Amino acid sequence: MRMSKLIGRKIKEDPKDANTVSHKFLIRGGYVRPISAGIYSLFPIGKRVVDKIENIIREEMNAIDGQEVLMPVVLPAELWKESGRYDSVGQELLRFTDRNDKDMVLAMTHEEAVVHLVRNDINSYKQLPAMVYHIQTKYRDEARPRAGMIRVREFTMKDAYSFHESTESLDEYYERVFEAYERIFKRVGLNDCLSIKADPGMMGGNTSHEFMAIANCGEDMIFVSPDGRYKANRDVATAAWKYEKSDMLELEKVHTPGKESIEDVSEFLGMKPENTGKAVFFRTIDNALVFAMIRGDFEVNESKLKKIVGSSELEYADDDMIRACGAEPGFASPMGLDTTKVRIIIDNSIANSANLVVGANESDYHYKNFNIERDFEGLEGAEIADLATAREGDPCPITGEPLQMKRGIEVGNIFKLGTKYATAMNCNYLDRNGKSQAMIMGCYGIGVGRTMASVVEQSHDNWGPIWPIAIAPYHVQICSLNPKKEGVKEAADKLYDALLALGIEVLYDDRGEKAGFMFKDADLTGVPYRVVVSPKSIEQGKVEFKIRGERDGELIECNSAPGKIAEIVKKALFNSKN
RNA sequence: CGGGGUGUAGCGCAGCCUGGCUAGCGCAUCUGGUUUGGGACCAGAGGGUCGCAGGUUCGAAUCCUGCCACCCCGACCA
Repeated sequence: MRMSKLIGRKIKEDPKDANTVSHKFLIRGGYVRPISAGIYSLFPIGKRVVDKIENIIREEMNAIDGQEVLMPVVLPAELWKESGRYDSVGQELLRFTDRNDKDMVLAMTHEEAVVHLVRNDINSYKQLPAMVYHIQTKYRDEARPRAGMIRVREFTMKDAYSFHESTESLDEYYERVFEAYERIFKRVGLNDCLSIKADPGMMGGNTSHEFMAIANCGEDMIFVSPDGRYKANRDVATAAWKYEKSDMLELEKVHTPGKESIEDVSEFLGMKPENTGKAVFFRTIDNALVFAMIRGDFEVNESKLKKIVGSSELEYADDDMIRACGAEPGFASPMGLDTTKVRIIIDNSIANSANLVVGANESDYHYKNFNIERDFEGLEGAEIADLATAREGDPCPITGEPLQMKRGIEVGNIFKLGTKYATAMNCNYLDRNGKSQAMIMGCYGIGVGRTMASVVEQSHDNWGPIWPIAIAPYHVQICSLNPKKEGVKEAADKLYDALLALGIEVLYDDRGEKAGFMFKDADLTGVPYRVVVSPKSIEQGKVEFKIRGERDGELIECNSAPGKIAEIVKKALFNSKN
């Protein structure tokens, strides 16, 4: 490609609203162009990067017996009503009507569509297991798109769906996908990518893993043990917290006027927050009241609690609701509550601690020396669970070493769905005994644009992206300095043609700009190898070869340059696959 | 959805407080010339519903009201 004709202008200044490296470089380098909040067009070099990522994904999906299909973006609402998600999913699902007033949706994911595709096509156990995938646009009406290509409304996603007779078959296949994902992210050049246990959330199912590209701009928080043996999303992360039981002291009511918060109470009584019990009241989606009790120094992990109470949403309960069960806001404890009006869930930290300060369910009073097994009569009816949010430095559940917190961009996730969709949507097959059975499903996604942005986050310098060869928009960039001087243009043209003939992808800067100008643009384009053709080197019958990100280049004879460079490129490409 | 901020040429911004003639600057673009190893220089040119609508006024980019869009923090995020 001749740069004089390339569409996608480079911009010298950072866009004012870009805060992340990938956002700045992808816009400045002429890879993408925003068209509305969270909606982007791709310029030619951005499109080339995306195509390469997609092709790597294709190769790896095909290698685990995936069959590529293509499902539509616009779907009839009736399909989503069948699965129940038309009503259960919030405003991220863009709903609209067509000219006949028929309800439609823009697909934000394709479980419904794939079930529709498969349920009439697979009807025998002989056809299982099977996996189909596609690479398609998704639309999610995000409340707040941000960070350039990291959180957008419209995006390209590879999603794959597998169908099985048995959970064993799903487990086995899930493992293969897991390994394929590790290969994909390695091949695209994400060198710091963690696969971690995650919360399946509203997707349903019981097992899921996320693939996290580690980057400071990531939205997810991940806890990792120093040796890497434990890694988990904050939503599910736990720790080997140690608690101490000591001799029970006598329960004592104390006057604590106006001391409602843990800080106030512990300071007022000269205690540490870990010697207190915190009461947090939530309202579920069904308007039920939940009382979570946890030690004062912990925070309730709402993801964990949601799972326990089976509610997709939790809100803080209002004071009237809290009082209705007999508790006093700011001074609450589980003692004496009306358990028909509130579901009580006790964190391990409370169950295993002694002599805590808790509320007295009476304004301006607390109890000292609360011991749950002695002082809470409803203990048998209550649930004890892990509700705590992990914190940096907490002991790793495997090794006991302090956990580290990292930020990650979720570039992929995989779920064991089970029969949630198959049952709801009659996706059945006949087993060996001629009996109809619901198919067991897995689903597996990768965000393509996010992957591109994540690579930039992990591989760049001050001047632009440093693309791994596997997804670089071009393999080689030729900069022709002073093309009007004798022999320069001719040599550059010749090199360009020769490299193309050898199957190398070449971006040829034939604009005749000043050297610095072209070098800056080349850095922004991030092509891994650069060849400078200039009067200086041509005099000696040589060109200069340089690796992006390295300081010095080497001089190569003009005649041998195409062959030598092609060899280097092909070797690098080969290595990137293995 | 709550809080904050910003909308002026393709990009980045000034002007607004204290209303006034033809709305400026840098980059980018076009023409001509001189340049050419890390974002050159000279001369000239084109490019604007000042986010939208209404209001106040002799007169509005500027003041007032409403709306919209975008960005940031939070909530949410299959």
